Amino acid sequence: MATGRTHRPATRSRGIPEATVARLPLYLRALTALSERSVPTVSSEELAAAAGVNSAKLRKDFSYLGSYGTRGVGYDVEYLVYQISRELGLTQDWPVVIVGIGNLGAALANYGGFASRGFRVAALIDADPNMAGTPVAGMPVQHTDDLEKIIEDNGVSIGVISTPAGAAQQVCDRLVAAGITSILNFAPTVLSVPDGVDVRKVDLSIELQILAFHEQRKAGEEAGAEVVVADAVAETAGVDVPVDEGAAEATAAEATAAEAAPAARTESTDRKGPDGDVPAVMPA
Amino acid sequence: MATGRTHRPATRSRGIPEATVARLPLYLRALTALSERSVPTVSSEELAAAAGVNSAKLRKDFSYLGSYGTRGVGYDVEYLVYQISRELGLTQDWPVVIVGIGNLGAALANYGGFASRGFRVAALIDADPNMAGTPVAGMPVQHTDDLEKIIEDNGVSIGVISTPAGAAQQVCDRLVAAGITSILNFAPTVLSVPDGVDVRKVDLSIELQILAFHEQRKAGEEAGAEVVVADAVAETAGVDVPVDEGAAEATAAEATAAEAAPAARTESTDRKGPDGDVPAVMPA
DNA sequence: GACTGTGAACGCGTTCACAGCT
DNA sequence: AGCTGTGAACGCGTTCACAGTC
Repeated sequence: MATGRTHRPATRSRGIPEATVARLPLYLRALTALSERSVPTVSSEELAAAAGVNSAKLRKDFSYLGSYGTRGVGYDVEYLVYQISRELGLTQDWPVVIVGIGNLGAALANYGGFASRGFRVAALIDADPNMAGTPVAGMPVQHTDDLEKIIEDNGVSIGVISTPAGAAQQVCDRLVAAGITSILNFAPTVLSVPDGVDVRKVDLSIELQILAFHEQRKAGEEAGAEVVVADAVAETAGVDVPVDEGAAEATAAEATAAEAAPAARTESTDRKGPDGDVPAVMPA
Repeated sequence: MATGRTHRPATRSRGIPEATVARLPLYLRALTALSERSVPTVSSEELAAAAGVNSAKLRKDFSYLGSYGTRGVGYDVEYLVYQISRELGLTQDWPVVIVGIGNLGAALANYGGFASRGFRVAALIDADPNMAGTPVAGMPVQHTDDLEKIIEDNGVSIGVISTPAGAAQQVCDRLVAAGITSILNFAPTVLSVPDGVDVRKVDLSIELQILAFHEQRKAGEEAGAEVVVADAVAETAGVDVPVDEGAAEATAAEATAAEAAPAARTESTDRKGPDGDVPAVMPA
């Protein structure tokens, strides 16, 4: 409390739930669109629809920021845009470095969304000496050797990692050592960082795999079938790692429990790890 | 339970919590790495460390799949790889279409992670007639006109949208009409889809904004006092400008829906401070 | 002795429903 | 009359801690 006025209104920072923080950017985007159409006010109902959430949740979220609405009327668009921007720290410009300028890194460098909303790509860094100097998105790629200097010179605190998985942890360590405290990781690896450093990850194959899970379930339900099938067969066969690439259909149908099958889980002999063939999933 | 052997421990499918499903790919990746190193078994502790979660959570997660471990020993790596793959539906190959071959779309097409773990890029689609035929990642780009036919011919049920925000909903509608039931959306927009269709979104700027929020908070704490700083400045500056317009170069295709709004300074009457304190942080 | 599987306690986030302003 | 702000109920997910098994 150095300052006399400690009031610090809005930012009951400490109290904003993580889930709410994650939705603020969504609200901000919807509000920005309204702002461009010069819409003066919105109700929680309308805004919620635009952001793809329900209105109760939105009101609750906003209540953590403060009382920014007017009962009987709604929220003032411009005012709310400002408040959320401030809460998110977008009233200042964040310099960002992108490490790993391959296909993805280059795409990120070119991504307009970066440049707009409060972020500025301060530097592109890659380990390939041949890339040094090559312009990507109108900016010369710099070599990893200068990573520390670049970060310091530009006062960068947010780093994006788009290197191959194998190099990610190493790059991460250097970024952290150089003072980076927030990392957006696109490499398919778990990064370990010291306390105080935030890491968010974006993983394409994970997202796809989650979709596949649900997709498979849909297929199974549709088929109406019970479950069992493939397993029963597998079991009597003595080995249960069939994956039978020939009959993919059958495989798709199983593994989906309609609502039936109560917890009839018993301890019958649960055969385990055969080693026969367990392909199916390609190695990385 | 028509079948004699009903035990089917695993697949109480209906019961697998969403949060658990989202972690299965993580476990799978860690397990695959172990498998490649020919490690035969792992304890929940070791595997949890490799996947970046705590062991209690991991054991709980696995318990939803069935009793696949051995007390006193741990889990059989190969067996678990198979079980999780099956649960995720990766024992079959999912054809995927990517719509919107700009920088990001091309990067995705080239992304190895797609091709490996159970997914196969069946087609690349773009609305630009000039791109038709152009090879990207060794595959000719096809025109949007043929979208429906492509999906049907290839039996595709998963679509990836990497178009600019403005085109996303339209593309989404066509994909859904064509039979797609799972969508991975990279466009910065909220997509609305009918029931039964799953959408997962990946949004770069949202991730960055979340990081910025925490980053800002760190800076504030570090400064000893609360956050104040930026506000004081904004206040004395008499500007309420949110997200000042950055160099929006919106390169090529992907671009965020909106650009920063030019501070339409609405003459705010008297805004109530958040927690009833302080006279707001608005332009006076 | 080692490690899994899981009921029970707990905490966070969402939803409900209504009191409180305008 | 309309819409926000929020206490209270609820449900999901995480963590604890220990009984059960090898």
